Amino acid sequence: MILNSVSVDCVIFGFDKSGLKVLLNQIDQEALRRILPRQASPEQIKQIFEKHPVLNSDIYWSLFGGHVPEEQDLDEFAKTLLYEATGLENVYLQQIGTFGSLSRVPYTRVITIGYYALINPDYYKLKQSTLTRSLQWFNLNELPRLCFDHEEIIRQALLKLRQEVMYRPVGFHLLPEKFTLTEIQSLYEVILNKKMDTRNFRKKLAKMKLLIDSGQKQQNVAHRAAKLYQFDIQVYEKLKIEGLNFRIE
Amino acid sequence: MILNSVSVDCVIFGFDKSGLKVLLNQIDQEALRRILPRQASPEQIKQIFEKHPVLNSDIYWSLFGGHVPEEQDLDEFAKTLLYEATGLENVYLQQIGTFGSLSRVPYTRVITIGYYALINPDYYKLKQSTLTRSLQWFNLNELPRLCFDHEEIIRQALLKLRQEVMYRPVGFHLLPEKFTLTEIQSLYEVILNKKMDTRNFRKKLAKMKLLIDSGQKQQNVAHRAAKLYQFDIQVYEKLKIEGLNFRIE
DNA sequence: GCAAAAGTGTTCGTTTTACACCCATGT
DNA sequence: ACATGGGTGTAAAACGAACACTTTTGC
Repeated sequence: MILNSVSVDCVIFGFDKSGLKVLLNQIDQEALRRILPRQASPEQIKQIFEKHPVLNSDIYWSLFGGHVPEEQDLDEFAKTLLYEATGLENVYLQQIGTFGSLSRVPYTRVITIGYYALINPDYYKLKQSTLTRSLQWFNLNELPRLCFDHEEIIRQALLKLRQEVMYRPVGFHLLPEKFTLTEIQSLYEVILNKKMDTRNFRKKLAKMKLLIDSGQKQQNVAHRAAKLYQFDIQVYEKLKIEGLNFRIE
Repeated sequence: MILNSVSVDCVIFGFDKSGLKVLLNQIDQEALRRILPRQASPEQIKQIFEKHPVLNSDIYWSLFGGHVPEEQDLDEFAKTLLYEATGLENVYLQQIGTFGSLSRVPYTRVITIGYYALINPDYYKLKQSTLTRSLQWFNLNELPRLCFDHEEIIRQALLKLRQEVMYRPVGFHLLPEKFTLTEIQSLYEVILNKKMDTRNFRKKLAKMKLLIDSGQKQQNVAHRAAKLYQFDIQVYEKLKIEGLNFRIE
């Protein structure tokens, strides 16, 4: 049994040099019909399609979501969804908030709980889910047409991520295991949408003592190779609880 | 029609010199029966009571909550609940998060969206709701027995309030229209559970330019009367968006 | 006059900001 | 040798923390 009036939607964030991205799911009309209320008659479905032009265009996209099973914890279900969409486990996952406006889904009443996930680019090679026709990363500035209020959910997810990243060391989940200082800086710049001073940024990082020098360097770059760092899990756990005692801004 | 599997619960915070409080609702077993699933048989209800000893004690308490009507926006419904419980409108109300563990309510599956409200003590004279047998303010350190996971919801509400109060000027909603600097300081001390230095605290406040001197003073106090301040709504709106550019800590 | 809380400045160490040049690597 | 990004220090200003005494009022 599923709870017809409750769904979960996951905003999956990724990061690379071209910026911050979200992973979206292209749905065709058939998939949409599966999302829409099972009690709807063909006539009602026809009306829904007519009233909502986005549903008639050939290509549109959605977050990864689904109705909550009656016999599964909410947070568990969010993890399950993420696993089905990406094949990944142990991903950083946070609740954004709950979206419950009457008109957010046409015709039927569905309250959705939004989550966001941060994906390490080492794992970009995602398994293709059986549930989804096609997966694609979109730059946050170039989102395609999205169904329902999914654009709003992404906007809220980004606001939440911004808050989070300033006070807790979570941004690191978007980086590969070993990364350069320039990569972190660029991550913060993209998320906070703000240029920062390299020397001052590095001083702040150094004070945190969160990073350890892996001893390795970049390979095959057409310039001086940067050192690769990892983060210190003990310090990470401490900072996750205490918060960063300074703001990165 | 209501959504059987979705409820809202409101944590109502108040503040006076004795500290931070929550408004709770005493429920008797009859009221509880109304909360429990309508589809439950008398035999099942008997089992629920046996398994959950708290339900058998004469006195226990709950947050203000209810199942979401199918035809009402979630946020609207939270406001309605608050109005029914307190008679107040235009109260500061924020979503805390959604609680969806399988076992949070015995026997039936209910996901609840938590909200917290900040009440100005000028309005403590609450109208008695028809729905509630009795209302009472409880100090946060002396909470009574609470049903379901309501204690956890209150704990989360407090954490959220702490976050909020450090970076946004929302704490003021807990104060009367005109208040003294000592009252604000004591508000921050109670919420953050931390003593602060009066001179340094006042310097920070002054820098914000959020307060305006009302020209009035306390009356009938057995010591030097303190100035009463109000807050400047224009500056408040600005700070609510930008955040406090410093942390009160 | 005394009890109780209001109100107020300075010093010192730390943090933040602004700013420019040399270094290592691949082509 | 040049293009590309990597890496580093200093000085001035702002901020945060610690700290104690005088003022006003009611009794």
